[in-house]
Amino acid sequence: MPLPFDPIAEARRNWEARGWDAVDAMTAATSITRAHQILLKRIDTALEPFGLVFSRFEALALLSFTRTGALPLARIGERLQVHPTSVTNTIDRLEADGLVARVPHPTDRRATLAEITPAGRSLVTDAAKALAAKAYGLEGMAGTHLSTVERSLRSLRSAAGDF
Amino acid sequence: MPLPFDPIAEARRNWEARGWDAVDAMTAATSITRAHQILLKRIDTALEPFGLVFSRFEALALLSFTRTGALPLARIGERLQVHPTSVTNTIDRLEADGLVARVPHPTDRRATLAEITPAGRSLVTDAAKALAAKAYGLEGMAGTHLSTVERSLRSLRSAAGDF
DNA sequence: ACAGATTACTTGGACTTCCGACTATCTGCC
DNA sequence: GGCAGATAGTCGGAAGTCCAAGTAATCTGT
Repeated sequence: MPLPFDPIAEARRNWEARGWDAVDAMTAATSITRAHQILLKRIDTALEPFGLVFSRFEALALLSFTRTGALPLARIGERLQVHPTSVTNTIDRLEADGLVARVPHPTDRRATLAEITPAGRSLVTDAAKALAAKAYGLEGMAGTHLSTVERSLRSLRSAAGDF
Repeated sequence: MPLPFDPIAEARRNWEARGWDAVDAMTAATSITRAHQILLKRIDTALEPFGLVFSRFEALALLSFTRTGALPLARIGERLQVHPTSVTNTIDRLEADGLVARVPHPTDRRATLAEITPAGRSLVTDAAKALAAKAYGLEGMAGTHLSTVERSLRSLRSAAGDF
């Protein structure tokens, strides 16, 4: 049941009435937070029939793109921008489902490779189709807004040291 | 240590090479996810000296805006767009810190009001200042991008039934 | 050659969020 | 009146994320 008003616009009015600063940043930050929440739920719903969640799907997709289908866990964490612990957890689950296998690194005995299995490859292809059919959770957003958002957020990611 | 390339641009190339659909939506969704992650960490870091996290700060701010300084938990959940159990958890913590108090609803015996205390009021004011000084975690984003993002995401929130 | 710094991964713990289920209370309608 | 259905809040459990710390292996500089 929708509210009879936009809660973020309402927050903006309150902030301004109080004379609090950085109102534009506040509304942008709140919008991003809420958008993320909507997105994550929709994406996970679309992936649920495949037994995946977004983070596992992303890892699987990344592996499927590599030439050998394998990557050290640390490299996965870098590319997906998540904590090493989260990678361990993600790969644990994928491995339990037979979608990836842990393989020792050929030359560096510290490292472990995650290698996508044929089952993983097949599943990630189907899941990507299902996700695309749901517009990656962004149904309801005009096409022009998609690229606008990406462009606007790029400066934030860059400033955060992502690349 | 930054990557030598933008991981999202790289993902886009891979998606396109595979002929997967909805590439713009994928990059937008990934950007939002990553932006949220950056944001949340920065905001929580700024709030850490106050013993708050973003969700608790939001609840406190909301209460401080009301005429009586009190709101039923269900109303808080609606406005902040979070699950009832999350509200319970948030208020539990705020109450343990003496920032809000649970008060029985005057006419509806099912409902409980969360009422902000003087300590809560004082803390939220200071915390808002600290957050504004850090641009709500959005330092590095051009001012024009702030409103662009908010505007672009509004259609998503609206389509999701927020308002 | 080798001690110290760095890197790779895992474990254990704290936190937050959601869902399902449950109790208590209110509301609408016959 | 009184019962069915909706609403308010809480509890227990599952999942995901991060941090701190620990083990193992590799790299670096003298």
